[in-house]
Amino acid sequence: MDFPHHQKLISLLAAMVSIDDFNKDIIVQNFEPVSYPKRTLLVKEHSIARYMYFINSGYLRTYYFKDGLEVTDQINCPLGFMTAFGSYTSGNPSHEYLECITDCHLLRIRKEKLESLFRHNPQWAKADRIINEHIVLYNARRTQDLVSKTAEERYLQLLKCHPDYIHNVPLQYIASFIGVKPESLSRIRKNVASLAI
Amino acid sequence: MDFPHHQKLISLLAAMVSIDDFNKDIIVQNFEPVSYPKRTLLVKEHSIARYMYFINSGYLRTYYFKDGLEVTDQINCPLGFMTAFGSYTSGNPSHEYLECITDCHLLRIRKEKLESLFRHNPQWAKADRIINEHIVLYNARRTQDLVSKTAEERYLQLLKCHPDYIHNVPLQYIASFIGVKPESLSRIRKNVASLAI
DNA sequence: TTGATTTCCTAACATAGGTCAAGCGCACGC
DNA sequence: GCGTGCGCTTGACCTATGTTAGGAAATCAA
Repeated sequence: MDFPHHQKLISLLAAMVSIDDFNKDIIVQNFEPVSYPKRTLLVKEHSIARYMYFINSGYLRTYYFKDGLEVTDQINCPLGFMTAFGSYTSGNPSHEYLECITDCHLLRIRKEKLESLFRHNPQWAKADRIINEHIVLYNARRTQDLVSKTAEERYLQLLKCHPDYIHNVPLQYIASFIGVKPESLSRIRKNVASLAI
Repeated sequence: MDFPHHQKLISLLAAMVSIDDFNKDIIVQNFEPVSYPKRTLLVKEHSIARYMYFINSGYLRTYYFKDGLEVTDQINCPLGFMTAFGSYTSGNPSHEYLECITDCHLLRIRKEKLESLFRHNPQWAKADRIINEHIVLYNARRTQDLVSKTAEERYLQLLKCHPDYIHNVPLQYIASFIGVKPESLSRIRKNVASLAI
């Protein structure tokens, strides 16, 4: 039996915990395939993030405004889970936007449904803890990098982990994500290119 | 009935989920009171963090070495949970040290025990999720601050949230934690003092 | 107390990254 | 097709932070 929209999610979860057919049904029944064009805002400032999204294809980001300027806070790509985490987790109105950078094919599930899965099914509870641990470790590493690496080191590391971002994510978002201005990223890229020759 | 060493932890958890007498016993039976003098290393590089600590009194930090220099990565204070999170979560050898900054009175519990509580008791599972969410939100905020605030803003914010750090945590650790060199923190402090006059 | 060590501050200089202003090139709508 | 705007780059200059060196002040051991 084939579930084209859900296959990637099933494979990902199967790699974390053993997923039997019963649970495949749960995934297909609860995760709704949705598609959005580039630039769509899935969460707006002051609204509440009610869905968790799984990325089948496309690129998403969250951003907020600081002194009238956009700050890109998270960037995510296929096989990742994405939402406006601050609002989703707390249930409070979001101070950031969740936006499709490119056209996106996603699966979405309402927070209450997902939490109910986590609460009532031990396999899902295990997956929840694994996903949360990944998030914690990822954020810890990002913090360490911001504290102790130069902007150039952070750019090169992003390139290494996500070479696809270069062709799919505008440089100004990447600049903001690694914590520098677009002009500085330009200079860094120029410098990196000259070193590579 | 009084459990002097465990009272703070019981109160904290009671604020998250309802704790009945059965669970108080679980806390008393599973969390072991321990005390260490200043400078004690609870986790060393290359060893594995097997315990989660709850801080009854005292200050702890984690640090690692980058280019031969200490980088203070986390600082924590009473009523917080602390460990070398990277190693504890992954089970891999730690790349950082967990150190008592001051004399400390702690409660400790082995990872397997704590996870077993989380797995087998719905109230503990709820507490686990709440604690994890706090960690995620805290780290997200720290990342945002590192990206979009100046060192002075980060220092003032730390002062506001943790005025007690000034008297209990050496400035060099605070400097490292907010991502600047000690000399820069000195300048910032001088500047802040002159503004306050 | 005294000497030794660590912590903190200061100052002069160096550099990464920010700011401002301008220009290029490409995509998109008219 | 042709502006027009947006994304990206560049250059000149500025500022915050790093670096290096040294000295004052606090802390600790004997």
